[in-house]
Amino acid sequence: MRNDSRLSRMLHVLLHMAQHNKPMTSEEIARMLGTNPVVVRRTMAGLRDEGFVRSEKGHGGGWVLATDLKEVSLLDVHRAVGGPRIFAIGSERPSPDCAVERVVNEALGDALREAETLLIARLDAVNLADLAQRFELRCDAGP
Amino acid sequence: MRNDSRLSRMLHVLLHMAQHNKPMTSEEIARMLGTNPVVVRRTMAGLRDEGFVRSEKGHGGGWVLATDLKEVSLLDVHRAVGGPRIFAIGSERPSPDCAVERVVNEALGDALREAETLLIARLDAVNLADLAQRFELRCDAGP
DNA sequence: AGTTACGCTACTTATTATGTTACAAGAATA
DNA sequence: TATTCTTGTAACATAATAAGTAGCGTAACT
Repeated sequence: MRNDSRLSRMLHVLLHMAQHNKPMTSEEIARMLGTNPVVVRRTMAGLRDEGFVRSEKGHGGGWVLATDLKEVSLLDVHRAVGGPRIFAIGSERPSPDCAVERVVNEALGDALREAETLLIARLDAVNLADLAQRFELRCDAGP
Repeated sequence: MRNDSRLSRMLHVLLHMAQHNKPMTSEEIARMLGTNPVVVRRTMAGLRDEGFVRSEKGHGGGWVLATDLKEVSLLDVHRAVGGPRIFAIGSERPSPDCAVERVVNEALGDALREAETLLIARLDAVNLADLAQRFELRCDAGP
């Protein structure tokens, strides 16, 4: 399967929404992401459930931010889109009968757990306002 | 898709091979892993190409270790089985036209890269002899 | 009423490790 | 030499899951 790009996509969308003072329709967002409005609604539903965005039906409806960018970390978004599994490698059998296998899985599990802990900490340390600021700096500095 | 379990499986097999002073057939190994001999041959082919094991055809044939356990790190095995992709999340578009998207992907890429670097370092720091020793200690200590 | 837009269900597609079948070829044994 | 055991490999099937698609319902604005 391809990589899960929900986190990346939603971060992208949320930053654009912050610069866009009107509701954005799923249609617009889908065009931006190169995908389909249904995929957008499906993925954004998680953000809505967490209160990060609101959706309005009808004329002039669409998606709007419901939180300050400072209040939302990358980790929050990761979790809001389902907190999908992070690693593509690992063991399928957590506590096998074979003692050798248990030793292997523990060693591997430890290494993966450490890496996951670091990643989570990094995602937790950055919020959407940080990213917006990086974007501003980038623009001021030119290409 | 399920997690890629090739690394975990091959570590399991290599440790068993070290305790088994005769060649192990793909059939035996497959039974051990709960899979199929063809899957075993396919996966072990990478280890053979790296010189970690040898395979012999015919009567009394099978797979034997070709290296001292101390010489093989978990990272070596990871790479020998194809060095599959580590993360299940991330962006599909490395350098998009949209500057916002680039900022997002860089931030996310940085976090993932850090986690990957840590994982690689951990895998590099442990070799098969270390795992074999942990197994021995476990057995001596009882359950 | 009509149009716009989200909400949701059900189905299809794409990708990739894994599983399976079939057959070729090499090596030991009788 | 014939038989049997075992690897090597190609080709195809399966499973899991994110993503893509179609259709219809429902709410809101004009």
